[in-house]
Amino acid sequence: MIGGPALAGDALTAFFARDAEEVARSLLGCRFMVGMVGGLIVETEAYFPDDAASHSFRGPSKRNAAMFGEPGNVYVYHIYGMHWCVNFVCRPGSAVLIRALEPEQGIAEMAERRKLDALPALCSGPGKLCQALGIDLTLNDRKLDCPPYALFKGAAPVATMVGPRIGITKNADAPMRFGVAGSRYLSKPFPKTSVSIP
DNA sequence: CGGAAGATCCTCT
DNA sequence: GAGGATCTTCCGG
Repeated sequence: MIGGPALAGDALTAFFARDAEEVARSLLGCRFMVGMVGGLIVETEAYFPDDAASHSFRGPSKRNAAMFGEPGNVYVYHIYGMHWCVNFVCRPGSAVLIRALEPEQGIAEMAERRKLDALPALCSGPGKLCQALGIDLTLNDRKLDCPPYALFKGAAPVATMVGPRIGITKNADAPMRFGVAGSRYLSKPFPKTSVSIP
């Protein structure tokens, strides 16, 4: 069913206690589960403490407190009055935004939550995947190796795309968005100028 | 205390 | 491709 070793305990900490860019690349191809629902991570973005686009840029606050938690914790936030987004915490003030999944497990439940049955659209965006997986503020600031969360190592993609992050105005040119080349489950195509790393 | 911004999504044209 | 929905948080006055 669910192949690959689950990341837990010291291994989870070691995986996330690295530079957020490295973590964002490494997460591509990993399986992210919330309860019995989840899929393969195909798109991520890295954020840093000295990064004007990052929620942690102005230091800790009530909203972003989880982003200063331990490596391997989850940071959930609400955006535009109606959507949730989920991040994995790396070093303090650094995190990786999970932007898109390839749906695998619990597709029927995802479709019900999303009120939609088009597979490619179920998890092709940070707000969409949170809706599909049932993530909201009650699941903020928890550990990735504790239920309902689970993360499994997967095969690295054949090729990785790199480009500018989506939807930000500050530090908008930093190439800190990563995706599985050729995936049809991305939130948006990468610009033609994006670098592909074999 | 008010206001504006915001790591988005959906429905049109 | 443009615009509206919708609301919490934070900063400035």
